[in-house]
Amino acid sequence: MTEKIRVRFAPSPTGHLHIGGARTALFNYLYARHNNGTFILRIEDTDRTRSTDEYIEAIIEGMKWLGLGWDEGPFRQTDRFDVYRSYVDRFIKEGKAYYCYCSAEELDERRKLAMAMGKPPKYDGRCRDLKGPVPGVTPAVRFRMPQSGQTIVDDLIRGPVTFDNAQLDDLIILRSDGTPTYNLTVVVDDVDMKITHVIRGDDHLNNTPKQIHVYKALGYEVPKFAHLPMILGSDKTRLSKRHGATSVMAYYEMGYLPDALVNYLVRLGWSYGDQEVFSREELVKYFSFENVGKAAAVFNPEKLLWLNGQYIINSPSEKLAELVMPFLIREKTAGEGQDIDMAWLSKAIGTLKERSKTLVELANSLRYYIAEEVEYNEKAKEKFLNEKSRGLLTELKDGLDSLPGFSHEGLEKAFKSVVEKHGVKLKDLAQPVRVAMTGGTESPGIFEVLEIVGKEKTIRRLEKAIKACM
RNA sequence: GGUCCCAUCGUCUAGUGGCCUAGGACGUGGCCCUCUCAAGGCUAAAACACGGGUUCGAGUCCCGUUGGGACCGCCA
Repeated sequence: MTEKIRVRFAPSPTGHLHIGGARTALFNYLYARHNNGTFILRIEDTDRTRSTDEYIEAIIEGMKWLGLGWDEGPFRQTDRFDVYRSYVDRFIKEGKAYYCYCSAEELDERRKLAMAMGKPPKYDGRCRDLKGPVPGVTPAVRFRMPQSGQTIVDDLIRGPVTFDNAQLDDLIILRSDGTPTYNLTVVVDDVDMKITHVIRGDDHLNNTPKQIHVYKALGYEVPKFAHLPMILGSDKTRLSKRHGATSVMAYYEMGYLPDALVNYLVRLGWSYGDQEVFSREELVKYFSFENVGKAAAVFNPEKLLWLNGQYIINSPSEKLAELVMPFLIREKTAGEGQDIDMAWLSKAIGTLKERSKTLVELANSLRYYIAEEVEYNEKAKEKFLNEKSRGLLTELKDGLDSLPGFSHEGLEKAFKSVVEKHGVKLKDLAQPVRVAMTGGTESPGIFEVLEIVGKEKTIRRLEKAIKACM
């Protein structure tokens, strides 16, 4: 047996868990589960000016909602500053790092100048071989990169990628304020946490050769790397707010099911033949980097919406009844403390499942089942509640009134008798009734609607509709 | 600008040298089903970026061009 696989998701808490981060987390999760490995959550909060506890909570909330459970952590890098400091001291002693007295402003200026002159904006290494300290300046610490030779990143998705060491920049590993930077902490932590596979976004590929040298300086074996292709917006630029919702929890708010989002996200870059819909078990079973593509993918909200509809259709109505409750209240379909019979609600949802792409839609459609009265859509009212339908509705109402029960069968008979007597088609009666019952022209089968609304409310709504006929 | 990555329908993708007359899915159009709307079924339009090689044979391998993206921070 080879060593146990250990992977990590390492977000920085400078924002909510977004679509791209969630996909990275998902691939880490799937890889760990597939291999019976360990999935670690690590918060990279070394940038103290931008990291907040609120965002840490938000990221955790998003992970939990998506059902991406981790095995160790969450660890916070701010809890480990002394560890990083000791490695910096060691590097300096060993000559692997040095103090840099250049100010951020100077560096910035030189970088801009180099860019303007069409030169690579690389640190010029002027503090590399400084003999003594510069008085009155608190230095940062830079890591000494090799100046010649090549570094090969052997990527699980892209294969070997070669970089010339000559273009590697001496990284700052300790800021002048004494805090460590990402390029140091990420390596130290991956070593300390015995990470075997670093699975992250494509945007980190160019940093990888530099990090490899830090691993080597530490005297550790470098982990395996897998750089995932980016997720793009519709205009093929990096996904951002401009393209619509990017925060994972925004999809909760919009009534998406976590499993649908996960299913959508996994298919951005990964495939398994022609299969589109996967259970969590299938995902874990089938996941492999062999089937991960190299090209960036455009986020397509329409397909996500379709998938969500599929997940709603295939969810048990009882489960949907639980899930829809907060939306019922938010959409004011039901009152805060309103007592709703869950068995009845499940039955109602059963008729609406295949017509709802989100829980928000479902909650809104439920309105005509739950509310006391319905409001008519003006156009629908004009078209179907008229002189002609008044007679039909009146007759139907009488027929239903005298019905012993209110079963689907009885209802169908009552409708049939009216329809036959007047020599009209079922739709000539069904549509006016539909408007009377729901206020609009679209709904589940009319017999189902009546059955769920119940006799008493049905009669009342018919009476109101008859009065509205003109 | 430098470095690195990428390139099949509008979008997500199958394709690992002959099974490709390039398949599936979303979306779009049509038809069927039908009390409306959906769901479902059938169906249509829709792609190998371009140019060179290699090979008996190239979407698949190589090179170049073009196009897109990422990185080049005392951010991560």
